[in-house]
Amino acid sequence: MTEILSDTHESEERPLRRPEAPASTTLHGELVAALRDYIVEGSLADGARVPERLLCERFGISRTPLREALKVLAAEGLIELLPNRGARVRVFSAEDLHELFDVMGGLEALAGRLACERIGDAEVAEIERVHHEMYRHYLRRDLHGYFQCNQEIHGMIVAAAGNATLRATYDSLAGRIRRVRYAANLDKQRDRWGEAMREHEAILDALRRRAGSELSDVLFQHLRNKRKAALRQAEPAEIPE
Amino acid sequence: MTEILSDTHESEERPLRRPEAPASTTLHGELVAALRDYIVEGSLADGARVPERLLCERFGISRTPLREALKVLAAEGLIELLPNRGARVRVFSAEDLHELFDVMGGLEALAGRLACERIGDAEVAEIERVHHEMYRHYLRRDLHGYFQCNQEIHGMIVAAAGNATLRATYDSLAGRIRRVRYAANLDKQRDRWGEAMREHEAILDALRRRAGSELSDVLFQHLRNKRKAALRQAEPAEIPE
DNA sequence: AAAGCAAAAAATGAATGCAAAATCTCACCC
DNA sequence: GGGTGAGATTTTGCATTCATTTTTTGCTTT
Repeated sequence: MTEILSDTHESEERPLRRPEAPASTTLHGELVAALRDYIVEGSLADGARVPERLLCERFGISRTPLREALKVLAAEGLIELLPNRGARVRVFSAEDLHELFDVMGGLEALAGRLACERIGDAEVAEIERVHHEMYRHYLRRDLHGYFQCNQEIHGMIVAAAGNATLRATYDSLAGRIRRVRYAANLDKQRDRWGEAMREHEAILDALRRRAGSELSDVLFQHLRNKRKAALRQAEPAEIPE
Repeated sequence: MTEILSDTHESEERPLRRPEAPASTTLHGELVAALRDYIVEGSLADGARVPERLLCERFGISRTPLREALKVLAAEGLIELLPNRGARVRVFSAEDLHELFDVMGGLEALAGRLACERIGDAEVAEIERVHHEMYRHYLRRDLHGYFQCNQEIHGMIVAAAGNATLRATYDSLAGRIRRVRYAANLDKQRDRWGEAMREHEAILDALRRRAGSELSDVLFQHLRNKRKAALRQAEPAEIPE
């Protein structure tokens, strides 16, 4: 075994212990989060083997907690576990992404419906504020800023639904496409930009009127169009690093 | 260990590349399924500790794969993992169930919408068949038969959506309420029965017309009413075994 | 006698060890 | 020269072991 640089000189040091957050002090839990980020952010190639030993050294832990984390990530759908053949970064086919976008659309449609039932004027105003900020980015052709506001608005709608189960489900699925989203959305979508902006107007309009069912429809269609734009060019292209 | 026949001197057996069959070699995977059933079917009380050692003996395995399975089940939301305090069967509060029903409603709404896009007449006819069977159960006041048909119809709609990601998400969440559903739905819901039957008529009607958006609304409302009926009496009652 | 504290016992979390399977290497045979 | 197969190496899956942490139990003190 190669020597690992382990600075365990001061044996009485608190190991990652935070007096503020005793619930999240699960080494395993943090490991899952760390690994998830590691994979989502593309540190491993599509379909690549997940090297247990390497990651053990990378994170300074033994195989047991790592394998537990891999099981969880497999349950989340980020990796695949092949019997006796190790873990691989899951490759999302065009069909997978197709499905994923639809489910995200369904969840956002639900979020919009629920949000209309309980959202207050202040929250609507807050979303409007971000919407207008997004519009300014649109006018300036600042795609990055636009996209960030866009994400924020959708996140705010999900948050306004006030449903933690929905939030968790949404986040879990969002994690799967984040890998793709990095590369997919920032280039060729300029022609759809105006259309998306109009759709966002409709979203806000339905939200203002608390028209839940209508907002549900608009959001689902919005995601559909987003999917069309995203998958049109995600298919042939490879993810650049 | 047991003796293995390793006399491959002359019999040139093909190494059986990938006959597509032996995917069940995952002891761990089967363990997850077994444990999930074990918990879902109520073999452990609400909020009870999940006794590691006992289950190890129960399934004849060591703690390592069991703990991996527990991590997965925790990710699925069936149990809770408290740091240094073991696993507990997750207790679903009224609020949790409230949320869960809404998300299920959103997913069914999505399923209905997608189903309308791709379902064929034959499949609609098949759903109609089960619907009429359900109606016969309704006329006979056969609550059990009715409920089974009911479940089947909802399952068929999800299947007709043709979206594996949706199916997996739906099943995962359904697993959480199955524990509750066992006890919650079979008794006091008789007063809602007629209403539910009418809603199912509307569901089928919208499906026949392939009115996706409308079916989406009807399904969500249907789940909402189901929730109201289920939670009205699930709150005070305890789960009988 | 009840409350509090300390030590034992049990359980949890992680590391290591070990057998089986898969992968790789390379000499061998056609 | 190319395919083949036996052995070596790596990797995977699970069991066992070890160090903490929690919980229980019994004893002491007021």
